[in-house]
Amino acid sequence: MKVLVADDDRVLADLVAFTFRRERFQVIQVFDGEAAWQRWLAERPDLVVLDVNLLRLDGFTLCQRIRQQADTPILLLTVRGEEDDIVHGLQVGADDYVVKPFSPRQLVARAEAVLRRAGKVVTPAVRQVGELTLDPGRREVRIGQTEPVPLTPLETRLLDYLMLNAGRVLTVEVLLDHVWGPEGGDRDMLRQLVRRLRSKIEPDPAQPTYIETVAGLGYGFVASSK
Amino acid sequence: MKVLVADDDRVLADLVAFTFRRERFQVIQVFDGEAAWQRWLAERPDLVVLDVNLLRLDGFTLCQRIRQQADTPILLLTVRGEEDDIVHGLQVGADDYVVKPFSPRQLVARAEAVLRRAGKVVTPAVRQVGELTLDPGRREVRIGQTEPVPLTPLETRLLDYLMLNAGRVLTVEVLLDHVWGPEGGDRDMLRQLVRRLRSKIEPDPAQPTYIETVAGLGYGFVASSK
DNA sequence: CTTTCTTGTCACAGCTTTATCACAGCCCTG
DNA sequence: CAGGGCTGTGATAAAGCTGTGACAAGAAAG
Repeated sequence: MKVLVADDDRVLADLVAFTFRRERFQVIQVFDGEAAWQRWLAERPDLVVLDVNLLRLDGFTLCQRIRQQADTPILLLTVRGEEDDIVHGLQVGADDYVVKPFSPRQLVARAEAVLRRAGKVVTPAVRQVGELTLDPGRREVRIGQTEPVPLTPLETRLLDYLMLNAGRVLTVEVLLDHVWGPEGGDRDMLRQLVRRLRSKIEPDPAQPTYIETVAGLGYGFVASSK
Repeated sequence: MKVLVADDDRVLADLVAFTFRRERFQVIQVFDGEAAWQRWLAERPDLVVLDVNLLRLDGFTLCQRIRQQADTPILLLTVRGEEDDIVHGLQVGADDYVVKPFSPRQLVARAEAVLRRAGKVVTPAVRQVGELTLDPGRREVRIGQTEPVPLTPLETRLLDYLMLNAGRVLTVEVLLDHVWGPEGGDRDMLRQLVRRLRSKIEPDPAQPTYIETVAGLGYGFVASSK
């Protein structure tokens, strides 16, 4: 999930960037309106967070320009007391606003709300099911209190998706699609991937306790266990 | 300049830590009162920032204990509306308080004011994480008490950014963006830069202890919380 | 005008990750 | 009981990534 952060106050911009990165967003940071416009064109981020007071190209104009091209969610940063800014901002196409000074939590909450309204899936920082904790940003799992086990990119994607849908059985087709993309892999590859993943996280890979096999269907992450 | 941050809300604690780190403080982070007390004894920080609601040992008691041993400046984090907390906190020895939600800038301002009142010299323009001290202005690092090692501009930018985000893994894309800017560098250049930086700061570049590699992802600065 | 420093480019070795193949065991059906 | 379809297993090949060393262009310093 890419977010473009535009603010000419570098301290604040860094803080906003930090906050989003903490939530596993990919952050693109710019410090003036013109740069924001260029990067928006080049990167097409999932979300734009911008200060109304921007150098070289002000927030409202930028807002309008983006709106003319796409419906990328836009979150405005405004100063308390400038209610006119908010109204004007919403008129030119912003989706929501946050008044400075704001708490990072509030910012993220607003951002996620806006993204959800736009129909996007917001991915959490770490995924936890039962005693397994997956950290996709570091590509590692922790089983209970043990040392983290490093995972490969494909293993991470598979486990992430299985844990996201814990308790449900996912068909081979769905898994292939999600891990390798359309036209991606075949059954053999998935079989090997599951095997390698099990060898890393299952105490006894021959008697799996986390990743169950449902013959003729696919695989599922066992929800119970505590 | 060492600051001990104690807050059981990890998100908030991370944020406070980030803010201080940004101002080149060395941050020690703990999540409950007992840990705070232990680390205070061990580290003797220049400043303590603590939430009044701490597990295992509450903020007020902690405040008193510290006061009995030294006059380390203490900054309290309180919730709006709990005026009694503030009064009580100041009675048991806190030097100042900040009401949540607060802006990071405000927090740092209060912290520096308190430090000044205590007669300490505030914030040299260096960034400190673990035993590494980076002085971006002079473009040199110091490892522990050794002689400073000179860095090149690119090395400085990379290390500065890695240390700012200590403990997190930054992807190759993010690093490329931050060091060279958009349209800037490629993987080879980053690889070389990391190599050169390691050869300067790592005791054994083949077994890095500061800059970790996460295969397929990127690099991170190890947050040594020993 | 040299010399030194910084940065970018390239090729290579070693390792990790991924893909491919062959085979054995199991379960169902006929 | 035989055969086909799955699944797990092991071995091996191919592709990709990382660390390393060497070298050259360009800038900065003397």
